[in-house]
Amino acid sequence: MRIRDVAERCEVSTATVSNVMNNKGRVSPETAERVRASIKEMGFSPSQSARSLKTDRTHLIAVIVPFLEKGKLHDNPFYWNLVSGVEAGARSRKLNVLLTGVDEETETFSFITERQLDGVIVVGTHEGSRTMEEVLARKVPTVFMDSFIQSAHVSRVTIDDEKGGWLGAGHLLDLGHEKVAVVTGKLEGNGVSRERLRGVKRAFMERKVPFPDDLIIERPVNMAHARSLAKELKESGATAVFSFSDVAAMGLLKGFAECGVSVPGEISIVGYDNLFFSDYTHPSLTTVAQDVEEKGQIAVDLLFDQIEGRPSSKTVLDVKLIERESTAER
Amino acid sequence: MRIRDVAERCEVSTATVSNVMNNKGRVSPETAERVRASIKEMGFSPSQSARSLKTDRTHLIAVIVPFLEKGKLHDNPFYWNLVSGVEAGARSRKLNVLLTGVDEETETFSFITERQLDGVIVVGTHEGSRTMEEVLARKVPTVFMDSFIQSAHVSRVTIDDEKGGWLGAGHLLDLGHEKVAVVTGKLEGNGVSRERLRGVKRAFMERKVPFPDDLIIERPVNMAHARSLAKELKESGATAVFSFSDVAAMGLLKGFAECGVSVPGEISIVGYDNLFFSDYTHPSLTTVAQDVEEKGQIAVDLLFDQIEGRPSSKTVLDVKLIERESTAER
DNA sequence: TTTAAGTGGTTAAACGATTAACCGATAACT
DNA sequence: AGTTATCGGTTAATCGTTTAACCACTTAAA
Repeated sequence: MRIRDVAERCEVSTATVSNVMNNKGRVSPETAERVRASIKEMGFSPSQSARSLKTDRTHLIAVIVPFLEKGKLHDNPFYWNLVSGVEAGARSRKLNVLLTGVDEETETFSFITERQLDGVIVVGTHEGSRTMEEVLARKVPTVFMDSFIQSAHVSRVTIDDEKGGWLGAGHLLDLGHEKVAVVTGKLEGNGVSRERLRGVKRAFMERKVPFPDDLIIERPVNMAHARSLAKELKESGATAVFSFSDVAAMGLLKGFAECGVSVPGEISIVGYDNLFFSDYTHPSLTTVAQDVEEKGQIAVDLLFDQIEGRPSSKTVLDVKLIERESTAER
Repeated sequence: MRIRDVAERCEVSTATVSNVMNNKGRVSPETAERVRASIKEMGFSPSQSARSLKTDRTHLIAVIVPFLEKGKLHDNPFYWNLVSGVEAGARSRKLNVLLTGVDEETETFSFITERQLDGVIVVGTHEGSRTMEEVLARKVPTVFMDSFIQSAHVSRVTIDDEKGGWLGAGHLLDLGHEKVAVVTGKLEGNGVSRERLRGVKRAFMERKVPFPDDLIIERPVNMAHARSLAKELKESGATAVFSFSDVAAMGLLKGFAECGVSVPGEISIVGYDNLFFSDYTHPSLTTVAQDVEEKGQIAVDLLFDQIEGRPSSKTVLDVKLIERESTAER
């Protein structure tokens, strides 16, 4: 069914029907009503393809999520929340969301230009990555989330990671822990972790406690890695662990339980993200919390500003510490 | 940049360029090569809008996920895995995925026709829901996942839920538990749970153990609900719980820990889904496992069959029981 | 020698919207 | 009376592809 069918039925021109649908041009209230009625009765809905072809707007944005392993979307629940927030933000702006996983190394990004996306939101990448270069090369409005970017002209939304690191470490220090192991994940190219670590060091500095550099665990850690890492940490002399993700923290919890280390009795743990399960682990996780859904919303706001040609600003969201059961005095 | 620009540069017609891109029609190897080279050099990529307009194919499918609460995608990690599987399947079929959350009651489904989607995958709904009616009314290829549908002509992919129920209950019965509470979630309209329950009852029947009807917990349960439910169950006389979702099971674990009930010492728990955290809870969860990602893949396969006009069949995937620490002999 | 088939293209008409430019009829000002 | 706005539309070009129909030329078959 085409706009012409509606036009014929109402005995007006297609232009008028178009004007009614878009509240543009001049059309008398009566005609408008007649047209609207017909549209409803006929169940007509205009072709977005034809529309986009003419207007150069698709009302389509993509959220690009890196793969964890071959062909599989990053299964950290953290990402799901992020995406959920983006979806909600997009919905309120009448945008649709294309969900695309990419393999950072091999993927093709042609869909951006082919689909003439109004914009893209990239999560979890970093300066110099192929993903970032390919996306920016397409010169389409872009917002980066949870990515480490230095370049000033790139728009992004981040949380105050330095503060997060400072809060977590400060909490442990205040409890009397000085030998704090920090599970950062891969640091190279990952500025998010780098920022957090900076905050951690500041907390140590402010309290004039020497920072135990040898206790930084820089390897990438998922749940399984963290589980086996626990055995290592047991021997390390650390009395507390600050894990830069709750997922890893949960793995640690399991690992410690398995080798008979009591948390928080012998070792305290602070996590990061406050995921949906963080209050349900045993013991529940003290963690640095961020509002992931809000983050997604804001990303869309920023993207929308760019799409509409408005100047957009970098947005930094606050974090807070949630104290639960996994930390205790030394 | 248009196809015409490429055509002019190569001194051929647009038709030829189009033919080269689609490997159609007759074009000499040399010309084809010349065209391909130009396309690459110029960085040309064809407009999907224009293409769709002419061909009536968008290579776009939607996965429709119900909202958990207002404006927020269902945050069960289960859904994320499902969607991840769909994304992977779509990728291998050169389809893009539109992610859309819907509020079962109020949402508009016009995007299906407006975007002329090639097909949609609906998760987590049931026969008679507004979502199902609205989607089917649009007469677009559709596959339902994790939805309870009786109608024969509707294509869907499910797991063998009856068997899952039978496996879980059988396991508990074999351990000597007879007073088994079953946390089903809302049963009304939810055939998935209904099927599982049927399996549970069969297990009891086969062993000639009377099924304790009064221990069915039919309320909808998320993690928080389950946590408080634990207190209730403590008083119920049940020696085991079969929870139809690992998320709820995790809540129960926390709840039991809080009111001093040892698992599996005093109460055994069997979950369902085998989510990414199920091996990391304390104790780890015995659970009925399904391959959620494979499920997503198969959904796309089924959808693709429909799109291409091939007959498609209902697919039922197998489940298996994974024994971990949360169950023990009575 | 005529006819048929194959080769490597080209031409031009769609697809279904949007929108600038135009148009006739009143109404309102000088 | 003559000019100018305003109102409520219409006409037709356009967006960037695909594709059926056509064409000129060569080769093969009858």
